[in-house]
Amino acid sequence: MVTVKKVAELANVSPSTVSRVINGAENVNPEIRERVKKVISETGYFPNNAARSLVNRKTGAIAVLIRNLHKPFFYDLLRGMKDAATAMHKCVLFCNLSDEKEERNKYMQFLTNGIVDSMILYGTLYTDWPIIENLSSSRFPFILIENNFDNSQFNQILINNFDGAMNAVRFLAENGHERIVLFMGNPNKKVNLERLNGYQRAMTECGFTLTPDNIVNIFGDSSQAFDAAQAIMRMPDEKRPTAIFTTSDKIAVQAIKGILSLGFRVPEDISVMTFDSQSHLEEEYKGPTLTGIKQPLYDVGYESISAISEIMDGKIKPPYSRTYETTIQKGETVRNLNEG
Amino acid sequence: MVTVKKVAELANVSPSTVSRVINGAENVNPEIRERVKKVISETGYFPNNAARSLVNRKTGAIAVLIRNLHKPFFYDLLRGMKDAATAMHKCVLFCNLSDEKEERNKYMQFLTNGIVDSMILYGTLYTDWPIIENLSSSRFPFILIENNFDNSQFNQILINNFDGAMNAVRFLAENGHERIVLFMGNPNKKVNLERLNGYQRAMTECGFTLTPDNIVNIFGDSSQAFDAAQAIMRMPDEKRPTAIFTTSDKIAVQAIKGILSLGFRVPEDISVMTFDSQSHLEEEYKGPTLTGIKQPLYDVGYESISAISEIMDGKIKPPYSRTYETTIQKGETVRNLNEG
DNA sequence: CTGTTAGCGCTTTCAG
DNA sequence: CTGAAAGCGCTAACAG
Repeated sequence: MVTVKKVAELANVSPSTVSRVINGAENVNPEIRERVKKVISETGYFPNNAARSLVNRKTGAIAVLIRNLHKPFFYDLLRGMKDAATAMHKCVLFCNLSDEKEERNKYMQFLTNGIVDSMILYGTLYTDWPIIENLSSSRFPFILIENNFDNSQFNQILINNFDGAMNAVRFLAENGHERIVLFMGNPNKKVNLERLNGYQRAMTECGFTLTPDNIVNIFGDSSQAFDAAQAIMRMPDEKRPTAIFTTSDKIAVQAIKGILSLGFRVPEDISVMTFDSQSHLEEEYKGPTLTGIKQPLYDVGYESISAISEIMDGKIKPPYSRTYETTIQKGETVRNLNEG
Repeated sequence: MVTVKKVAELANVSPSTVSRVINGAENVNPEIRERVKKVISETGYFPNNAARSLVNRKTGAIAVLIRNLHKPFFYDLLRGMKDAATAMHKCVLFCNLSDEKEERNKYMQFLTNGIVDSMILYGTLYTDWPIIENLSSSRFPFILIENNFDNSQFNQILINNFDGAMNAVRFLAENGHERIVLFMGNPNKKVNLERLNGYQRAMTECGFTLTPDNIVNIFGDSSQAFDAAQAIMRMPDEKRPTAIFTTSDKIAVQAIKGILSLGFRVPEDISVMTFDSQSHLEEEYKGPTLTGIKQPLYDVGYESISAISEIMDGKIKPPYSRTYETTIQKGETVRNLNEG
């Protein structure tokens, strides 16, 4: 293995000088600098990060921790992160975590001790609190994206789920819908609660009836949505909701499958509006293109990398917080009741 | 920061003893072991990987390098890798690379110098040769998945593209097809050449006509497939191929869109068979479910992690090579001409 | 079974 | 502008 020492010998200088050349220090005689550079390129020398990390206490690399990294949901997020990594000249290491506590700890301990010096965590759960607290108390820099906590001390990037959900209901209202039911996913995720709140607020604001029946819990398998949608279609016409708003694409897809399975059509017989509106769905789906609230995940991904870089460079001083607004993505699953 | 030294002080032992406890050495007095463990958990001490890596020359982590990691194509591959990582208790770091040489070098140099001690590279191109040679000459352990080289010295996992393509043609032949055209992607990828060869061999074997017209080059944008498919549909019935075999899902999807755009149907008017047959397509597609040759990407992903682990543990001695067979995945895009 | 010592490869004072 | 020396945190001989 080629080391500074060997390069130094070959160039007839001291290791310190080699180090200076590597790190682009000014105070080196140009002639010597060239001599050292020549030896470096001839020997193919490259500095050992472990040794560097040990003395500098930094590596310049960023870790991104995501549960189920492989899901198509992350398509845009990963693209954004990748583009930012290229732009900022950073090494970004993606880790695909499971829910298992032990495994999560393993990665945290590995990464935070000399491998990377900052971290991005997507979609933390309540159970991640010990990890977050640990990072925080050891002053390890990190950014949370869509986290479950409510702590302004953390660097975080959020999505305005509340307004997004409100806009969904308003959009449905504009299209003449009043009987709007919510298919709500896992309440242990803060994002779902926010979407629920937005839904409720907008329903009230629009003066629509809001009873417990308006909210259908899809807390377990998303296939519950299939059954729930069928149940709705079996209701008499005059009582049946005219629109279903779902907290995720997955639930929307299942609901639509349930509706179609009974011979009904979307949006002719009932409208469906989703939250997420991702370009890449996890399940096979050939129904009408979803209308829904779209999150700017490419931007969020890009911003997360560039923000953490700037925090590390001292250009941003923490706590950093930014909230992204959603947009309405028009597809084919919402019918305008005002027409015809 | 808590170090071995501090733990040693607090436990009234030497750093060596602490090190022994951490690394689970046998020769430590049980009483002292407990005392040290207690201090470790009280102080929240965790060993610094940079320092460890420096001494041990290994970290136990594995890097996975993939171009366009975000593509849904990698869904099953990543799942397999993740499951294997959990099973083998390894940290796996995924890197999303671009084609830019400089960026690729940056990652290589970062990773190979004290961060990970083995590597998996998916789908290397000819231009990656310097990188591979470098890894090889520095004796850095790595496995290639579907590489572009032909070197039995490398550890590698391959897919039997040749037989896969042959099986596709045979399957079409069994279904009564004789005029089968190939839509072939980028010839700079070895996998495509192998699929081409398999196609040619099987066509010859079946005694079917094989002229240059049988092979349509889709070397640029896959949208060329759209036009090419339209051109085929405009041919007179008696000359028109009865089936198109494509070297990728992307090409198949475009071809089918081209066919449908002219008002023709798949498979009634023409059959389409693909290679890849992934569960997750990158583009929106609502046509009939693809019939095609499926690669066992989950298994490949799982095996890559477990094989490199076993190589590192000395349980497998390199060069390691394994070829996976493909299967036929039946969808809706191939019509049986023997019926009716 | 335990402690002392040296050194992994690098950077960074501090002298010169 | 350059070199010598010390040390980052850890482990692996080697004594004891």
